Amino acid sequence: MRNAEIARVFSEIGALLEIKGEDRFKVRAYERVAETVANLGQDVSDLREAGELQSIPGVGKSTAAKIEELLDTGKCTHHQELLSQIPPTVFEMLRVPGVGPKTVKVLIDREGIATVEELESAARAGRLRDLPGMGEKTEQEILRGIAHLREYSKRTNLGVAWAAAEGIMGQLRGDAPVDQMEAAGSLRRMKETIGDIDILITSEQPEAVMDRFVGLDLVAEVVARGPTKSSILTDAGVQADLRVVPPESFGAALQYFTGSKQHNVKLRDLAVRSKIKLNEYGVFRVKGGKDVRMGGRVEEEMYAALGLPMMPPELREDQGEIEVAREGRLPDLIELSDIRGDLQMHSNWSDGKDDIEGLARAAKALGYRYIAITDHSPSQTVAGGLVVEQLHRRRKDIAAARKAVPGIAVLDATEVDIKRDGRLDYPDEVLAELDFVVASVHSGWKMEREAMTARIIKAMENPWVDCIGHPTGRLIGQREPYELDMEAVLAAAARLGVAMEINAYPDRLDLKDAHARRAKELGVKLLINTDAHGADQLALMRFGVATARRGWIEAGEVLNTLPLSHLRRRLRRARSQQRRRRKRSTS
DNA sequence: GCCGTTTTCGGCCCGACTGTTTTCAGTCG
Repeated sequence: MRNAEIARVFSEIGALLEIKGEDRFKVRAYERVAETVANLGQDVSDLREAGELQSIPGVGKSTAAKIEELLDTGKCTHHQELLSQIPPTVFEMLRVPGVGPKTVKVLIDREGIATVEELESAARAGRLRDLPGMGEKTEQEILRGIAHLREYSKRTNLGVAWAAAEGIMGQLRGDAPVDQMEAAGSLRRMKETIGDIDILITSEQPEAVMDRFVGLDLVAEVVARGPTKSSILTDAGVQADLRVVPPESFGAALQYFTGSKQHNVKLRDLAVRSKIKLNEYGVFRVKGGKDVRMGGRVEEEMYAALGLPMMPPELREDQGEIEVAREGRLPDLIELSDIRGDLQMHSNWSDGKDDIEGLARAAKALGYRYIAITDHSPSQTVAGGLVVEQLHRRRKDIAAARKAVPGIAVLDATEVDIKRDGRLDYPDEVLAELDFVVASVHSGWKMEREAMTARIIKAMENPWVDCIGHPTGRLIGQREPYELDMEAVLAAAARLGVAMEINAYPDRLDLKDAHARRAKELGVKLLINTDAHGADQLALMRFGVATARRGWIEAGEVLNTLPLSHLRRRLRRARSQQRRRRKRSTS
């Protein structure tokens, strides 16, 4: 059983206990396990075999036993028992805005309502208004909630939300009287999907800013319009909230609204122990029943009051960052400006839209010192994969680009397909001629986990392979990753000196944050590449860097932060080590 | 149910909003 399924069971136990009215701290304990397991970079089953289940934060004796039961039998007795009392269809009801566990309990007990459909017809028939704690307004609220759930329940991919936020903030900055402005929430933490966009501002004329906000071109619908908070729906289908806060509270509000919720809970818990109070207005020392303000104008003050350094937003997930910060051991995260080159992009020789010279010019404008042109290999017929003869002919374009755009190295490279049996789509002697080789899976997604793992490791054992591209093949919100023993793949990468890619394309972000962090722990070197299919997509690098930051990655762990000469040396060394290894094993 | 620079037992984050209520419970972020 995989982490995601285990996490789902725990999250369901939490919800079921909450509906039953169990102790809320017990509920939180289950929710915490669900959250932690879902964001783990390792398979829970591996940890279990090592006897280390209880080393997972929040996992104790009882939850460890339940995890073992799930791994052994695929089921958890406690979970099953709860489900026999409360039907699983209620999880859908809990997603209706305004409907929580207490309401669900009343609905089941008094009216036998257990599905969203039953809830809707009961609300329409006016059967809810006489239930305790409910009235006509609640009925209307529930109907609105159901409509909203059906229309906008999906989270938005980071790239789409980012573009929408840039659009909004760019226009407001241009022609509205805003002083400070910052996007908060999961967008600031650069999570791979975003619920809604949260923008905070300070302004002397909040009314004028609100007017401008709800009147923006990209507004599809005004959801709410108030003096300090307004909400809109953009034409991209993302909800955006704008809040005005007083300048003395801007840092506090930014900290508060950036989250994550779990990070903030842990932080306030820490504060309470030092007789300090944190909220969205500031940080206060509690003295004789009175709150004495310690700060809140800038975010740093919020952390400083607890003796902590400023925390990069990407780390604020309660994944150990607070503990590490207290010991003064926060990682020095990689930054976009550390990146010196981009080692995966496609030219119009295969499925890219720009020519090699155009890509080189655009990359040089970004300040890069090198790029790799990684057009597809022959199996990718739909993507215009190059047969060997085309690959050779491409060299004259590469040579021309090198001449036309001095100051940037253009590497003759490929994104070669990994075939089903783990062999590559070009013969070794062709790969050996190239400056850089990234190998990727583009077909046969549905393989068994063991076969897929063996397939990728076999490709890594080829001495000419420098990097594995988008290692899990996922497309966020569209396609699940293929089955893969990531731990085994990362161990092989460390052993063989093959880099793993963090593909920066916002629909991929692959490796994902948790896997990047695990790669770091195993000593695997990373590359952050855009996989651009046009010069304009080279700017997607920021999403890859953000994902690396969420994986606690420092510049030294990413090969494309190296100067070209060092990068070349590293690639050469890894290749020759591999060839020696191969010789030894065949002789 | 978990956990420990006050604790192996007794704690476990904070405030706003809403609607149904005569003082508060439920939900949300």
